[in-house]
Amino acid sequence: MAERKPKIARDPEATKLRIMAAAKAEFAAVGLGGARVDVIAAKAKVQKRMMYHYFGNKELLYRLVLEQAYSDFRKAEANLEIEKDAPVMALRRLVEFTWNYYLANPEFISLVNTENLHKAEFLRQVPRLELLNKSFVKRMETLLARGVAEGVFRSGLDAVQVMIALAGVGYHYLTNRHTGTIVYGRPLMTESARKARLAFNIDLITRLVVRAEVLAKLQEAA
Amino acid sequence: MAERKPKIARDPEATKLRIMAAAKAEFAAVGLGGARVDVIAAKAKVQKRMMYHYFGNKELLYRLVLEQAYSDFRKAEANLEIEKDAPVMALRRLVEFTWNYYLANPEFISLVNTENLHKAEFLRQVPRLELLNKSFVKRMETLLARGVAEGVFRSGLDAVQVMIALAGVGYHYLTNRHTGTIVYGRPLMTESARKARLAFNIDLITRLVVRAEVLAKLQEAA
DNA sequence: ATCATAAATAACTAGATAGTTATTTCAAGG
DNA sequence: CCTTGAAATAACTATCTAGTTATTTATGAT
Repeated sequence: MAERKPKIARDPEATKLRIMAAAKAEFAAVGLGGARVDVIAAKAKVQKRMMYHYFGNKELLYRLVLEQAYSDFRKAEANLEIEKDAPVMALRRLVEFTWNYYLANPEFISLVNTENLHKAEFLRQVPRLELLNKSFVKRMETLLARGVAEGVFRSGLDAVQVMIALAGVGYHYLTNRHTGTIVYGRPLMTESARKARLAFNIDLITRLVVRAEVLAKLQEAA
Repeated sequence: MAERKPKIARDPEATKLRIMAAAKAEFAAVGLGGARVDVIAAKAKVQKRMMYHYFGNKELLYRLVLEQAYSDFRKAEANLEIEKDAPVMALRRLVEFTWNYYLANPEFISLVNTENLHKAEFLRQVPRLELLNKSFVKRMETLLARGVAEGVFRSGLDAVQVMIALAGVGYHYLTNRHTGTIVYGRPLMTESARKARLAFNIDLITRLVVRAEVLAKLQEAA
């Protein structure tokens, strides 16, 4: 693997990366339908022809950007070692992680929205995706079971429903932040508003999962 | 107001309505950037020129469609008479209403998503919107206060946070139904899946708002 | 009836846009 | 070196698309 640093003239890897980064920004900013190939090329400081050379066409580029975004998210999530935490703390950290990831990566949310507008026709073409995600359902199942065994979580909860709720309370707030600010007539994205929402979401998910008796004790402690 | 039924040749009101309906469908299906004026005209069975005649341009038409969608939603919500219900039941009916409305009006969700992609620049131009929405915050505040007074809701809850959570748990599930089906590897939109999710969401919001002690009694009763 | 006005039709245009063709430049292996 | 294949550039095109111009047709008030 050629490992020389001072490459400037020709650098296919760097070119591909620049195109991917520009495309991610553009697709996230204006959607697949709104994205312009010329704008992507200009942002990437690359001849438009190179996009076609490396990626084929606009839709294939989009698909790759989407795939990358999902993979990045799951990779980051995998780094969270919640197995050592007490169940309540593990749950809390999952809510925090999800919230912070969305906050730090608004393009991810936007790409997911775009993909749903297109009825997931591109994500459907991505191979090996289910496998990647199945393990996260398993992880939540394990966490829930652990909490039940320790007597802190209620039993009978559906891991997928909990995961969707956990993601949803953050996702919805952030994806609709612009209309939300207008509709509710107050700022939703100031630091204090964000802090308040994260605390609210942690409370919400905790109440969903933790047994009522344990909840009372948690409140005393806090 | 000319009130004759057998109008066929010229009917400006009907023409406008057809254009609005077609535009709503098109904007919801492919977003503002993806929508084509020619497609809207064809769907509405109207000369494209009429769209410009009645609405000015594509963006003004979009703005009107968006405004209409919000107004329809709030009108439907206003018809819900929750004031007579016991607080827990009122809350439950709000969750059910929101869920059912989103389910029956997927275009509404899609339009809200589109609008957020555009950072709410069009909704911001809609006059009288805040007023319309402020009353719903008030309504939730009243409900929460009533629940607290009756000893069933916990105190100190922020009405806006509760409203956003209530909307969010339904919204996120439905707007991401296509990617969700793939990511979680199971159908999310079958009748049984929808029923299960609604029940889950009712439970979630109830647990958020109702006092732990009261919760235990509710479960005994059920 | 008829006339002013609004509704509707048809054909057009300027600019944008995804994708192509044709050509040049570089870098590395023999 | 020099040849070969990939990287990069430049210019082009067919098609699409929002918005227009020009014209005809129906309607309702006088």
